[in-house]
Amino acid sequence: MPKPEGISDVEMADDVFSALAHPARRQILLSVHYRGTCKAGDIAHRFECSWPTTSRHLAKLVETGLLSVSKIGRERVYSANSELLSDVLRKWAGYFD
Amino acid sequence: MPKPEGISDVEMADDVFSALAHPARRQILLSVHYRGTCKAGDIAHRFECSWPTTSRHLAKLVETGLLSVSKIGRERVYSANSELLSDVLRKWAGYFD
DNA sequence: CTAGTAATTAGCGTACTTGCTAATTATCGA
DNA sequence: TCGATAATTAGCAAGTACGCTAATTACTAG
Repeated sequence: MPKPEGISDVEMADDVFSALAHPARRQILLSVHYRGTCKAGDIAHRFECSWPTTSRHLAKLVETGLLSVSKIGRERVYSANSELLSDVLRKWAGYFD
Repeated sequence: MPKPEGISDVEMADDVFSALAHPARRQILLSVHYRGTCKAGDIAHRFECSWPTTSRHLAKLVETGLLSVSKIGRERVYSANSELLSDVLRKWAGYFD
């Protein structure tokens, strides 16, 4: 269920566009979306930057609501809330029609 | 003519999403788009932050290609390249369908 | 030419972001 | 229980972003 309650559109835009501002986070989002779900390690190994750095990017994406995470054993499985993201992007695209 | 030659999609995304990351710049873009064109002074007076700060935001938006500017006398008239922006946003929205 | 207006550029301080390595937490397997 | 593995958190250094005021550029008008 994307779009948490009590978050205004303005705050949502701020969070989402801040999250998208970093190329690594855009790539992570694409990667998770296309793979369906993804373990933190899979993501970390696929990227050039260190695992802790990736971990922080993941945390930010979860905070923003663009990723969800569930803990399975000692692994964290991430999945993309793609609908939220595409809704926000299309809504903003619509402002400029 | 939005989308300058020789700029890859990746660079374009970087520029556009960086530009959109700041709330003042999103507001400026909306404001100019809805008004059609806008003088720098009109924009500066409408916002809370100082004119030089707004000026710097405008410069960044021009650099990114999201705004165009033409000099008329001592005034600068800005207009929005809205199609470029909505194209990029919709393209990215499409990646997450 | 001079005073005034439109706007940008210069320069500076603060705050945030992002990268790293080292340390820590939590879990699995033998 | 002990060692290895998955992942995050802590802490720090470097770079970038953004706000301001002061100075500068460029043009208009008298």
